[in-house]
Amino acid sequence: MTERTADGDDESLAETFWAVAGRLRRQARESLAPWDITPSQSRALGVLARHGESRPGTIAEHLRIAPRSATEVIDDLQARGLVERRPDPADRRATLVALTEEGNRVSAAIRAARRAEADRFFGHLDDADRDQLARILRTLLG
Amino acid sequence: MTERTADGDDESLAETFWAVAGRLRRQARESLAPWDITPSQSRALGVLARHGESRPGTIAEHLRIAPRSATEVIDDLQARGLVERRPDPADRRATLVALTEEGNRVSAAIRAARRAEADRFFGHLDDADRDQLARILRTLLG
DNA sequence: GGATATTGCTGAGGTTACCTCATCATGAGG
DNA sequence: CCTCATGATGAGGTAACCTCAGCAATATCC
Repeated sequence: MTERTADGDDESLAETFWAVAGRLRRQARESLAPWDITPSQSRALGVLARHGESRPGTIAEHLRIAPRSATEVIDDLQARGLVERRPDPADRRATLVALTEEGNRVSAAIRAARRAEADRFFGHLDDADRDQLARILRTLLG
Repeated sequence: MTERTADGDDESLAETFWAVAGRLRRQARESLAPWDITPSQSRALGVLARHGESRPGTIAEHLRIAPRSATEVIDDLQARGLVERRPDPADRRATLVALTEEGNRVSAAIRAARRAEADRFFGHLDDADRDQLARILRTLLG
């Protein structure tokens, strides 16, 4: 970078990365609009769909956010009737969060929409590039 | 569960992408801490360093954000004495934003820090992967 | 030479998605 | 029990966006 980046605008890999992130964010928000669900809420739904009922702290770990932030997302999902909280029988400090009937339905619908969205977004890439990208991103996550 | 997403957590390319974005954001914020500058402010400084004095609207375009949002970033930079606004002699509606002396210095220092940050972050990749990533991301931007 | 539309910026106010810190209950270990 | 760690949450904050409305200046059209 800095070098001879003659290309108009995006000087570094990081810049380019952020430009892509912005696009993805916009598109994700748009594709979730029908359910009035934000991207982060849908990510939490995904965690629940994949791992079954979980404690807020665990969900936070999966989402790589602070526990307090998970509480917030769960609040929102609960307000929309998509998840419910119940006491953890194994530990009375803890709470278990589970998808409701409706949560399951919406979660499935969203999964389909997200796949469509991803196809639309990453669909400009051929299979090889898509694989490369996935591999490289995973490398970055260490 | 639900499917056969055997890979611990990140089910889709998009998920992986966001996980990486989160890391990058954290690291960027951290590496800019010495100057008390936020990532978006530093991006704006970068635009000014690269393109010279510009109107807010132009800066917004470069940053791919709404004009109103650029105003805000510029306000912050001005409050820190890194840029100054002056009337555009060519159009009395418009304003020109330019780096101050201090802005130039800080901008240069930050450029170095960002390079270090990017090296640290993307340094886990070999050259080939870095090129691949850059190319693929640019493809996504269309 | 107006009347009208357009453009450039910014005030007001909102949202998302995070964060930290303090608090409170519970659980675990000496 | 007494202390310390842990799980969740209230309170309050931040960055980085957004839209909408308004004002001034320019451009356009008759």
